[in-house]
Amino acid sequence: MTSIGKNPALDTSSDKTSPRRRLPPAERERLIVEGAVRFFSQHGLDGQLRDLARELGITHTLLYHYFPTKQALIERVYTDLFAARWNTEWEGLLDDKALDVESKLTRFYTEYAKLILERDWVRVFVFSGLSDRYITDRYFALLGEKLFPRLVRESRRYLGRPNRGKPTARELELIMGLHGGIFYMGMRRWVYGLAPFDQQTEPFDEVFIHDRVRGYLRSIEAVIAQSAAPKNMTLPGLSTKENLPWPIH
Amino acid sequence: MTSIGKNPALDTSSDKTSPRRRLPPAERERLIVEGAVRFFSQHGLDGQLRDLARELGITHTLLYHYFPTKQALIERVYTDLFAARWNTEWEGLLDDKALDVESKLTRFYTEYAKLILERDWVRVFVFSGLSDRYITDRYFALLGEKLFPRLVRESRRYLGRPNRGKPTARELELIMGLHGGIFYMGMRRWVYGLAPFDQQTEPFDEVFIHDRVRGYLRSIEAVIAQSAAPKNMTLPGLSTKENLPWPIH
DNA sequence: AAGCTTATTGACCAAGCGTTAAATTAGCGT
DNA sequence: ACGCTAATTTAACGCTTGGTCAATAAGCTT
Repeated sequence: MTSIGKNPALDTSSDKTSPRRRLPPAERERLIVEGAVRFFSQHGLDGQLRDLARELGITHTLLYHYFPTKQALIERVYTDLFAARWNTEWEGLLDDKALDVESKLTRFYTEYAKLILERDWVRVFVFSGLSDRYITDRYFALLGEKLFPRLVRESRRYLGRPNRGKPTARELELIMGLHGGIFYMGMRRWVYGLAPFDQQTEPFDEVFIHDRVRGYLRSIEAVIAQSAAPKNMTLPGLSTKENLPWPIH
Repeated sequence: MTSIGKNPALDTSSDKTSPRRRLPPAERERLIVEGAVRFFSQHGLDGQLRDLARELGITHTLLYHYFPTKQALIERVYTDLFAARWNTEWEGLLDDKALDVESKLTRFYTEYAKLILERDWVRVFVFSGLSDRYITDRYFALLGEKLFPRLVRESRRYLGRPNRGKPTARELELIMGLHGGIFYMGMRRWVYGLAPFDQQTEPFDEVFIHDRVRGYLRSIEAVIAQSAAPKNMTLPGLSTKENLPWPIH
């Protein structure tokens, strides 16, 4: 069909004796962005453009032909990695009144984990958190709007309680325990390098996700439903109801 | 007593009109290391020595008078932040047969959290994980030897089971859910900046730790004791018993 | 008050950075 | 086969970096 078919330079990084290869701009741009995602997730957003170009088999000045500045390239990486990857169908799944809580939470986090336990996703996310938080701020704003309120509602439904009033600091802490515990699986793999596994296999185990969800539901039964908390618990800083870490509607 | 008493340059960073201040070497070295911990935890281990020196109110060449190379300074930071901060008394606490499991786990993690939820600790730890893992590898080796086997044993004791055989992947996953959930509190505060609180107040709430421990114990009751797992669960990669993420004795 | 040790600094270097501009040349239409 | 467009490279600039070294001066001893 197109000229790509007979283009000999489709292998991402071929022999170094390869002379100047002239690719259609869309194709080259795609290669650059894909390479940049891998590269920045490996070396952080401070990685050097000359190194990225070397991995791509091009000169670093060619990058400036496609992206006017380094920041523009990073913005593009952000967009491709994090924008439009929140599946709105998940909201429908969590809102489905016909499903029991344990099933829907397990199904959601099983799907969600496929996204957030990905190597590039985890590392770029943490890199961003450590630097300017450009990604993480926007992303937690998204979760605070789309996800956490639904988790609060479903948790209350599971306990047979009405979904009334702002979530307490305790409810949020327990939810973050579930969410963080799952994200921590990605941290162990892609930041600490503790869980070596073949990249070809499924990057996580659904059984573990199910265990986490069940464990969470038993947790809130034990902690919130039975309400066995000491009376005069102090809630400094984080816990002041006026100063919640994310907006709740 | 010493000359420090009348030394006018004890305030960490005073007016910029200050001329050359001549400090006793031990004092200057202490200031440098303390400043380096703060600086590297903020800007990462790739932070520029000139910026660090500016924060310290000295020139960057003076750093080379105390540390022959940048890596030597980083090594010193590693040592001060992570070495000899594991309290061996914690092992005795976890081994105490007179204490019930819930109490000892809560007491341990309450103490432990004071260490690992510290700002500099969390950030340098994650920075290291993202780069060369120099710290994290050594630290998880420590935990795999001193902590995790004890958590496995206490968890089995809680369930009334004998402490026999290697921990299963499932047991370890649940333990990492507890451990990661607590560490995630530090991530939220010091990486994502989601939990603003006054640095003067206690950096965490013991009640939340207690909730996490209780939740974990209810989790393993629900997941392991009742053994409600599907029969043909697959354990790819991470879960192969020969390839555990840390050594277990 | 003088002298001396050494903590501290200013000037400097080679390498590497992001970025710009001009020179090449690959591969298409004709 | 030819020529032209533009994808790609070569060359270069200004700036910053980690690191070196000789010059300076702070504060102790006498």
